[in-house]
Amino acid sequence: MKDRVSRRRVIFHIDMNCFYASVEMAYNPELKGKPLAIAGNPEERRGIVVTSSYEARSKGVKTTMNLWEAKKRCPELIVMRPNFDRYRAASREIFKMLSDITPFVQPVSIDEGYMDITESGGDPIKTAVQLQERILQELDLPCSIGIAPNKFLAKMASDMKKPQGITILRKREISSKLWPLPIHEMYGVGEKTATKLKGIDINTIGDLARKDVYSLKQVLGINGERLRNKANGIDTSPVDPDAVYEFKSIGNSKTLPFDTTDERELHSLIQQLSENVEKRMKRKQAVGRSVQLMIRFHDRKTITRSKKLGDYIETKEDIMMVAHELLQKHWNLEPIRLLGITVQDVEEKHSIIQQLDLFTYEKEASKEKLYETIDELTEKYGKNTFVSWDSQTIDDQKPTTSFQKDFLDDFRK
DNA sequence: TCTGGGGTCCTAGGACCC
DNA sequence: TCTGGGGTCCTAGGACCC
Repeated sequence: MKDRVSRRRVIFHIDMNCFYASVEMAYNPELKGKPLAIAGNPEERRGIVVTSSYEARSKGVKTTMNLWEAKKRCPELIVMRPNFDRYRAASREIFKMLSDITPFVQPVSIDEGYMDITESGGDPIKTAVQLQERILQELDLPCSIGIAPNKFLAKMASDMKKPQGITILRKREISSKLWPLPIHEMYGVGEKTATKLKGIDINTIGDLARKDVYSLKQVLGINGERLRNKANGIDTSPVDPDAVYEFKSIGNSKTLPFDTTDERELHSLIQQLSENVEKRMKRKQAVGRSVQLMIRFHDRKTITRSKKLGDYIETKEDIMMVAHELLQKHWNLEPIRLLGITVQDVEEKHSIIQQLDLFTYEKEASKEKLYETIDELTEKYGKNTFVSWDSQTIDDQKPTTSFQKDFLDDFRK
């Protein structure tokens, strides 16, 4: 088992085809064969296409395309709002099927995941065919599977044949199957990187694979070397089944129907966002210790401002308080297009219970001293607990988190 | 009438400490 | 008088992906 990484591995990458659209078609077969788009807020002027069926794509409909543009290209387009509950349910069923084959399954998104079947025995191709058929038979959903010795190659392979494709990418096939592809099709190369690479005459993945490391580092930094390794088929990252539980942030953002400078509107949006974040944190049994506010202005210029707290928070009141503070401090009064609130440094509750217990204990113990200065408290509880407070006695402090509020209430009793 | 919303990872600079 | 270098934490922003 320890040798899973060092030994030659067999990795699958499963990629559901047009996932949201396919789920809708499975629910309502009358939609099959028709141009279908799933779009956020079809009623609002800022709705965009999230996913579309192949019929829609053939008419020029693309993901992230404006809804009005999509309809212009494909007037008979059927537009639906996303039904995330359906997609989550389908996703659960799919990953159950993957887990029937091996425990080494790493979900990367709702419709995509890796499997390490090195230890599973049997013929990988047969396994893939059976899995693909099972997903189609039982859920009426098409998928593509890439089979390769590592995650990167498996990912690239699953992209090569859609829908319902199975593609094997062996090490010795890299030069013939991978290298001819244009550089922007490489996983990990986006628009910016592609432009930079084209600037040094790299147009295919093969060009990247053969380029000297020195000039790549000059253009892309350390990432240049990493991408070059991948282009050469080198990727030792393991399939990590636990990665999905190690979430680090939970956020919610919303583009307003119209740009605004109305403070009341912004405040009610902050309230709504905080409620959503609280709800999702509760569902995940999570607490977090920093809050980030994202502001997108009328001209799409976007800033993020964050604040690290001294202790973990979980309620919408706490989230709102910090978000308001950040807005007040950093908004230049220009019209705002979008606000986003993200709680970061997230931990599962049970993982910090011990820390909290210790904390409560110290809090109790310190009640005896009623008139400590903030400096002394800071020393005891850590620098950030009272970070926004001035170095005075605690009598005239205003709390910004519920912890600070409790703390002050205790002290003032 | 352009361009949503959910994330992750990485980098770089400043503060602060030793 | 003028000044190194390492390490960590915090903040902001960029790039990428689905």
